[in-house]
Amino acid sequence: MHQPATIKDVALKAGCGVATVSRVLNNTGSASTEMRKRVTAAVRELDFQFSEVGRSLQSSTTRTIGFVVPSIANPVYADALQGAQEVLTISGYQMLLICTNYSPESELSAIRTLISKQVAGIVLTVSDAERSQGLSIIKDRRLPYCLLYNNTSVNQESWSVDDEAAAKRVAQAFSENLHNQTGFLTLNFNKSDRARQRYEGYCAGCKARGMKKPKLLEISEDFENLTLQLKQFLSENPSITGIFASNDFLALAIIRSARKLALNVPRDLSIIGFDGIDVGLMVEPTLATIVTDPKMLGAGAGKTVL
Amino acid sequence: MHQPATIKDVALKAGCGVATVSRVLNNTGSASTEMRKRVTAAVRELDFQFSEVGRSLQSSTTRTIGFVVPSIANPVYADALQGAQEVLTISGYQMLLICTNYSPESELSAIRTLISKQVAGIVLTVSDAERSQGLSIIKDRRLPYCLLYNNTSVNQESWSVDDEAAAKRVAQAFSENLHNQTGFLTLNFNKSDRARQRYEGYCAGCKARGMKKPKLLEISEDFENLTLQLKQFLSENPSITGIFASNDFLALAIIRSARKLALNVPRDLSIIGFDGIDVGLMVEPTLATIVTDPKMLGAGAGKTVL
DNA sequence: AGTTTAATTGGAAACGTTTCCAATTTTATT
DNA sequence: AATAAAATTGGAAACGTTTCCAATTAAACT
Repeated sequence: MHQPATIKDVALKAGCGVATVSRVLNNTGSASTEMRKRVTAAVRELDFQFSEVGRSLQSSTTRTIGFVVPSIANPVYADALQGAQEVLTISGYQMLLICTNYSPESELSAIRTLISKQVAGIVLTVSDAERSQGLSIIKDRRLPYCLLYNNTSVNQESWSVDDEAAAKRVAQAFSENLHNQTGFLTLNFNKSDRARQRYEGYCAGCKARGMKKPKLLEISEDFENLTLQLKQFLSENPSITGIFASNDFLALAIIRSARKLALNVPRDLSIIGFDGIDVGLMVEPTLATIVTDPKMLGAGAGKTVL
Repeated sequence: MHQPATIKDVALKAGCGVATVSRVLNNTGSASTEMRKRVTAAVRELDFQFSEVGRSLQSSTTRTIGFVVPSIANPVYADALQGAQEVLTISGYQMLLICTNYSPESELSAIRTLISKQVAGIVLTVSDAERSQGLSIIKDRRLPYCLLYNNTSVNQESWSVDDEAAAKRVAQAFSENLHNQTGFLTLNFNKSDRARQRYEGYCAGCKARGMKKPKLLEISEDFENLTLQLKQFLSENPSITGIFASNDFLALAIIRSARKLALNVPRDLSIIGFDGIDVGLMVEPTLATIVTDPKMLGAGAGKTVL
């Protein structure tokens, strides 16, 4: 049982041609009961399983969907993947997962890789849906795809959230609680169209409500000196009473930093996040956020591609 | 550019045989500068890329590593995958991910699927490493593999934590803080050897410290009525002053439920978790836990398989 | 029984690669 | 200039499938 058996081995053992084995096992075309018996016996005996590689070459398709996401550690994407996984499994598909770490360059190579592996479709979150080079390759190849968490003006499949509208609601919430000067916390601002759209919507919302233009706090990948950065940010902008974090992961981190600075959240500083990840519900008090149900979005994207 | 170009198209355009194209592109065997030029020109012109399917059939190997985990939504596994992803990417491998949702049956079929897709190796977390049927298939096929978060008595590759020893430390911590009667919270107790090992180590630790045997609180998949279950559990066992949750995800959930019951954590009820996930650091007060660095474990497992 | 029709079967080509091998061309050696 | 050696090249087989097609066998009709 060392070397996996091939269809030829089965044919040999069953005393028939490979075509017959293929037909029996796939239930395509006819076969006598006698033949069926012999084939299934041989299969059992050899513990035979089709090689998907051989099949794919022949059918020029795979039962694999490619996924390209910026990060798996961020629960938004983890949850979305979980949702997608479940619908894929039901349909007998597998997930080929590539993580770009928010790097636009690896996006392109990820997509190339997926295409060379002949995935049947791609679900992806790109840095900038409007001008993604990878995305145009996908369209060129007429490959089924679906964007996730990217919303674009042009008409294309996407499961996401209306970032601008949601951000306006954040402004509204702050306004109703009598905040005037707030901040916008983001990571990889130039590498995420989501962050930018949320920022723009938020600015517009603030303006409409007569609030001051939010101050931008952009931080680096590692959260290490986040507390220090927050301290400096607040001392430079002492009138700030609330911060809108462009995602829940950041929101939780900044809450932690605020507390290190002996600030009471939300009394001294209000924080609103974005995403609605599960763990946000586990902290105390529960994180204020825009709820997006990542699992559902992932599942939706999965279904769309299938 | 609709239909992807094959090596034959390149050969045709470059006016040479397919063998030459293969040799030039793979830098194997010799080729004149003239020929190289023509081939690379043709490649550029056709935007040619090798089909990994064709290659795999020929070489009977893929640049893909299979991963089998119980859940992606649980940050332990998400973080581990993130760590693994990074080392895979560096080596030019991709991740084929299957999620079992803690179901031992899907474990086996997941492994079969991965094998039929000819993965070059498998990283997996199984329900029970000692008697996993899937695992023996892998060994049978002499496929490179590495366990993740499973620790076994028999000598096999695994990146994990000494669950029993760690659980004993939890008992020690409770003991030092003068707890006597505690509880052990778990999910899928019969489907996770980790949970069982932690429970056993914990019981042993409690015994050694002269504490009472911990009461077992096993909950169902959905956390919905967790608060109710906790309430009942505590009323049945009023002497309980601390709970050891078999993972951080559960710990956070139970903290939330405790607070809903107007219990102060940790004053009225102490909670200790297991895993050391990032978000555990983001709650207030920081979750007491056993730190395991999931990213590092994932990365280690990835390296081992490669 | 003889003929038509339907069911069953296997050979062979095709999918896109790599690699062996022999044939050709170039370069080095005497 | 003639030969030996080295470099370059392409044809063809192989990897594991599916599927077309022709051939054989069985069943159904007069």
